Amino acid sequence: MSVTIDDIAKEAKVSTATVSRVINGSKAVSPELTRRVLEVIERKRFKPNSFARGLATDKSSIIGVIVADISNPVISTTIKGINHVAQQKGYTVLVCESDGDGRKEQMLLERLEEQKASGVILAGMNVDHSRVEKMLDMDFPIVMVTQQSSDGCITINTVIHDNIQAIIDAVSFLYDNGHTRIGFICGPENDYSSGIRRLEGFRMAADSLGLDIPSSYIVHGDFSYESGRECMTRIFEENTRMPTAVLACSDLMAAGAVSGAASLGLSVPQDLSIMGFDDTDLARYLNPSLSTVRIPYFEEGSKAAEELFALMESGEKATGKLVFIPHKVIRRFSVRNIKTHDS
Amino acid sequence: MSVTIDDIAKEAKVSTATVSRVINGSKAVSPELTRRVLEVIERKRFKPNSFARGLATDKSSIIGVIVADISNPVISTTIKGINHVAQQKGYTVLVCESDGDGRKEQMLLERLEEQKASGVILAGMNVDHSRVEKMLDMDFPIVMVTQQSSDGCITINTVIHDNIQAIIDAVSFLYDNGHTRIGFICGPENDYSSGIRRLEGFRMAADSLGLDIPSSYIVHGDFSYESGRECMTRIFEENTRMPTAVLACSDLMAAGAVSGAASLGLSVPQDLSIMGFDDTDLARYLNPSLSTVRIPYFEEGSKAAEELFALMESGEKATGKLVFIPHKVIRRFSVRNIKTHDS
DNA sequence: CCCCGTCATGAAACCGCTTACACCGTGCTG
DNA sequence: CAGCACGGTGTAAGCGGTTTCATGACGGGG
Repeated sequence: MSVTIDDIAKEAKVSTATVSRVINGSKAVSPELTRRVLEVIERKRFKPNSFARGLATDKSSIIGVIVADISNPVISTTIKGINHVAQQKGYTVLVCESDGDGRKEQMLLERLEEQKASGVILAGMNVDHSRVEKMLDMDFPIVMVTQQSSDGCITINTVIHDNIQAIIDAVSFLYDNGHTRIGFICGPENDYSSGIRRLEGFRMAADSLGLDIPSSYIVHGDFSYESGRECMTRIFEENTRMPTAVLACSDLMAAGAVSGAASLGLSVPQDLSIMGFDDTDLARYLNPSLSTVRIPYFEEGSKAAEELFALMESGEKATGKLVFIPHKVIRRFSVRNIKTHDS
Repeated sequence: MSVTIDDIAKEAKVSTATVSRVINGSKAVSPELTRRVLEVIERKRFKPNSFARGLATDKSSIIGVIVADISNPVISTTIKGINHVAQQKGYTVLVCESDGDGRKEQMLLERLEEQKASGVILAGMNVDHSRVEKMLDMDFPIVMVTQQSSDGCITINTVIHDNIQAIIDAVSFLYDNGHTRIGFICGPENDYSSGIRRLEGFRMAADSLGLDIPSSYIVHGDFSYESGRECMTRIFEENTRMPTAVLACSDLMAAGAVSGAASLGLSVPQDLSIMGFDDTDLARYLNPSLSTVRIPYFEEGSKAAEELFALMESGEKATGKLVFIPHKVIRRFSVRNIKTHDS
């Protein structure tokens, strides 16, 4: 069918071993032969058969990425980051969607094992401890990104932003703009990973700034636009004294909150300030544009890939390393300064 | 290392050929042996090595998808559709990003050839005729989705929506709502595929409805939010008599147009109606929510995958088949009916 | 009763590449 | 000058499946 290493060897009058060595640079070959072989390879457009190579080396140039939902902008940005460095290294990225289904996720891991993936990145996946244990049995190193294992005990290498500090910074930003009554729309209650940390950050910030936050100011959404709307309504209904600002745990929920506020007759930011999280494109598209916390997901993705390659090279499955990517508060128009201005 | 077909054969006291036959159901095996083999496979958790299999059959269970930008919601939705049917068929999807760079795209195609992909889908890629020719030389069948080859002459199988009719329907919708002065924000001038068709649809609709559209009503954007804003400004500056409605070729540009209109002191839909295209989530998130044309990208993706599998099974590289997926006009709040209402 | 076709099975070749090992020539050391 | 280390090269043995082909058992028709 297509041109093989034997064809090249014959044409260049050398052995297949030499051709292989030239391709992989695995051992010294004389300049003369190298030149001859390369010339023939070029001329015949030889591409080594990746199956044969994989069979012989038991390694592929594939790294797998498992995500819950590929059309989530946070995730797709992360994937772009991963892709970026993988492509540079000559690796191909296999993106698999689990739809958040644990069984499917297990299936995908097994399939990646069959494909002899050289490494796997779990992007934005909620994974608990018992799962982590099993994963370390896989043939490849794994790193998590954008979400960390739910229990504190770190075994899998992880690249993530500092959820606690990010929320503290967001609350401080609101506080600096004169807000002391601050509502919080967090993630689902069963999100034991980033959700619990962000809530912790919120509590810490409230404490250290001396804010008095009634429990009815804190509500749980599920990261969707619709839940953002609902949460806004709930805050409105359950409080006679409304917060002056609401911090949501994602831009999408913040968008829902803005819309919910509008339905309640509140306009943003005149009557209510709203702040998002992530700094997805949506934050810029909305009117008013969202103040938010920028999480550099592209960088998280590329850093995760780099960590994975480091593991692959060292041959270790996991070192427990934890890398934080710095975030940044972004000021836009959904938050009003109520300290200096007139009401 | 891991358990091989030989282990199974030995344990079940049969030959490797028999095990292989059981796995693939390629030839009759007695019930007795089948049972024994399956039992051992199950017990030892045997997974055939995909390299060895690929090497022997010269086929992989991978299909490739090449896209320009994975975080474009239109594209990621299409990918989800592809994934859906591929997963059912036991295939894995390799998503590759070309960043719209033709050279990179060529590289990716070659890499997919190396990986012996069984088929490839080009999602939303702008491809001209000379490229198409070369692609048909590849080892695998190719289908295009969401975008068709730029010249009329169809060779590659394609799954797409009817761009001409979709725009005609959108214009008709605006017309039915009393609009006769309609602006059009189209794609880049060098988009010879969907762009040219949409413009054609716009002209056809204008003609058949007897609308008088000055050329300054038609401007070219690049599908970005920012270009939507600019286009809006341009329409405003170049016309003393403004259109009453503007149709944009993507929700994103429509969002930019809304924002641009706001900057010009025009509020939507009171002073100006704006209509989008695609029906991405963004259309619902905006305020006012966008009237738009829903293109079922998930369905396009899954249909494209089905077409690809059909080609793979028939063994043909291309049949020139063209499949249209029906669209639908969605009414929301960015378009006002100026026929029945007061001014 | 014999011949032949059919079916189930196993032995072994093969897919294309990597790599352990053998081999050879060269230059250096003792 | 013998012996040895070493760099460059080729031979061939895998890697783990699939598949061709040979073999043997069995059943039915003449």
